[in-house]
Amino acid sequence: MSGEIRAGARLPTLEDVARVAGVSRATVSRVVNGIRNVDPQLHEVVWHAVEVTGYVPNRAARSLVTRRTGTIALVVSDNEDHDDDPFMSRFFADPFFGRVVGGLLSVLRPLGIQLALQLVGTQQARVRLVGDLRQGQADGAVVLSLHPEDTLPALMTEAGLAAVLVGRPATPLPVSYVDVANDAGAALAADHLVGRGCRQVGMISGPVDVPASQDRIAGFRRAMARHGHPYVPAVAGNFTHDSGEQAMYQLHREHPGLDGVFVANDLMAQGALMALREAGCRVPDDIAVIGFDDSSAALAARPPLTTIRHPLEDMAAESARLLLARIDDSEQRVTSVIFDPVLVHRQSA
Amino acid sequence: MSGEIRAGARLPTLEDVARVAGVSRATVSRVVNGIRNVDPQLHEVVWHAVEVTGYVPNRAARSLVTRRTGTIALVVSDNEDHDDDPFMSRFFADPFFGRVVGGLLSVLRPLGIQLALQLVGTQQARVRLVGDLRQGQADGAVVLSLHPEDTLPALMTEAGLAAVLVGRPATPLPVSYVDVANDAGAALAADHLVGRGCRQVGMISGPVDVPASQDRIAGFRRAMARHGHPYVPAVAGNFTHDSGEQAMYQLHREHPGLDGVFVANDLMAQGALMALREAGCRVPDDIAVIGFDDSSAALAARPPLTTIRHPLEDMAAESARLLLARIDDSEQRVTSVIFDPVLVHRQSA
DNA sequence: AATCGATGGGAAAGCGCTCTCCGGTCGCTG
DNA sequence: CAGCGACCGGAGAGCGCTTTCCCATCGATT
Repeated sequence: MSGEIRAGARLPTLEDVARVAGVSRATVSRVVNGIRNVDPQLHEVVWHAVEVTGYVPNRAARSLVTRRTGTIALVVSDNEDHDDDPFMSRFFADPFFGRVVGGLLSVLRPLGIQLALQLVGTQQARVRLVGDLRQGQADGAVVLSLHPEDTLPALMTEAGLAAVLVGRPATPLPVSYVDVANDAGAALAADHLVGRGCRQVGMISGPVDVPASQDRIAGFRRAMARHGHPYVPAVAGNFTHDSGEQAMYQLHREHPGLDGVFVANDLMAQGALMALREAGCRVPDDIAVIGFDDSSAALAARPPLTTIRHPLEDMAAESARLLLARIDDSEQRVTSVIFDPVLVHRQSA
Repeated sequence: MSGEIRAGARLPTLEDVARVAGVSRATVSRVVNGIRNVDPQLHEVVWHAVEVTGYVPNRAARSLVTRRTGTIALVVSDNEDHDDDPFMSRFFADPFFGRVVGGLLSVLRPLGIQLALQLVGTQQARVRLVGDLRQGQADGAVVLSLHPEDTLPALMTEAGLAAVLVGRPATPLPVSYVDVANDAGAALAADHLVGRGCRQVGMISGPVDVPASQDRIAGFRRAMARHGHPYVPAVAGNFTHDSGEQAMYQLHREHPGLDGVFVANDLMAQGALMALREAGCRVPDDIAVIGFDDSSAALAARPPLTTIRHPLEDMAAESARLLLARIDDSEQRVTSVIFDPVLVHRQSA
């Protein structure tokens, strides 16, 4: 760590290291990249020269020749609406985003791989992104598609880009993705509710056009039917706190006898809890509530939410691994990894 | 948009465009970069050739010669603890992170500037980061320092790197930063509480070693003193929901007569609200509660929190602008932009 | 002892781009 | 009409790195 250089001075290059070590650029390059058999003694001399000079490889020069950037992109593909005003997108204020970043970084950082953030809203931006990516802006992309009709995943596969989606695409596509078994998770919730003796169970679902939401609905219905409850009253929300509150009011009004409800995410469940308290219902005594995600909202809720854990960090980490494998070997076949959800028992159900 | 190229084919370079347009590389480069006066007619021919070939500039090659990457780094400097396990850092699950990203992107994206994420935990990682940055991994960095004794800001200024901090550094440093006027915000809270008639006011503060927290404490105390309340009972939390709940229990136990409380962030305030409900206190009738941040927690709370709005997105956007200015002109003098907080009146106070 | 194979390391050719230099054309002035 | 300057566009030199190609060296084999 003796490589202290004055700010502003020209930075050391391979050439400089080579001169100090008394070898050629090629040799230094080999040593730095740990390639081939280099005489152990030279090896040491070179490393020493690297330290003395404070050499750090120039990424641009390297990627110019290797055609690799050592960067992967995290692409958030949102709707056009907020295109000029990304932070209007509530998405960034949602812990979801940070959890994905954290999971990705846990794999990427130890490997020295950069994570570059991309946000696309318009079709034009999507096309441009694909161009940039093809030109080597990044070696691959992890895509967070927030909209069921998003064209980005298709664009990317057509362009032959290395990509992995977080969350199953709305339309089948030859692309790897990671997801949680939403249906199985919902079934877990159904089993639990029935298991604790609920006789009249309702559901607050997410938007009916997003795949994850559809799976939760289907999974829950199927499981309830299996338990002898072919009919499950349901109201759809949009995954926000408020929509959960409203949906609960409606559900309670229309079905006052409900003694159990499955809410498709924790945020809505938290809202539902508030509606229930307002309505004078005790949770879980009068009505049991079960959420989905095991987000921080689950802990903040009163009573703390029994919920289905969504292993987002693990999923993101796995998506990074899949992507890396695909980048290393473009023949890598399309694979999807589906994570098992588990029920986290707290006090609301 | 006629530039459809088969995946896998060699990508078009300046050379290709030049050939198609019948000009030299240099001219194409000028046109693409919008430099100098190029004959308008040629200009058009070149652009046409660009479209025909589907040319996209190669970032690596460009930055190799310009010594600019068109990337800025968002560095999250956390404590050593979670170094191998970034997502253990609760930070990513906090909307704070996403809000900063959103604000940054609102400035960077229209300019076509990349945002690269960096997370450093150990001293070693910090030193390496500085090396990478000097070597041109990014043109500058926006630094989120999560720990009061963080050495990163100092390391960066010593290395002469372009950096802007989000949040005032714990020790004075010749570096630009953006922040919110924490003391003024706390004073706003004090004024409001006193204004609505509270006679006995307490405070739940953040950790006493972080600057933002200190400012809120000092600002609140000063304002209360001005209003004739030299003594303000206080309990410190750590900005989490739970710590707010615990602190409220303690405060209420030790000072049952309290009719107003300022809580240093919304998350803790939400916790405090729950403690209060548990204790049978009505908010705001028995005791008024005011938070800080105006985060989503403020809206999710019941009653909705009166709080001090922390313009995080605007601050992040400004930090990007400051950084960009500094990158364009390294003589740019150190400037700090302090944002005025405003009180958002809801129902808790 | 001569030949062969293996192996380590140097020379040099680019990767795709920018930008300085310089030559060639104009239009304009005296 | 000669001469000067302004301006446009081409040639080409790198930016710092990897990697192929090749030569030299050395130990082993016949």
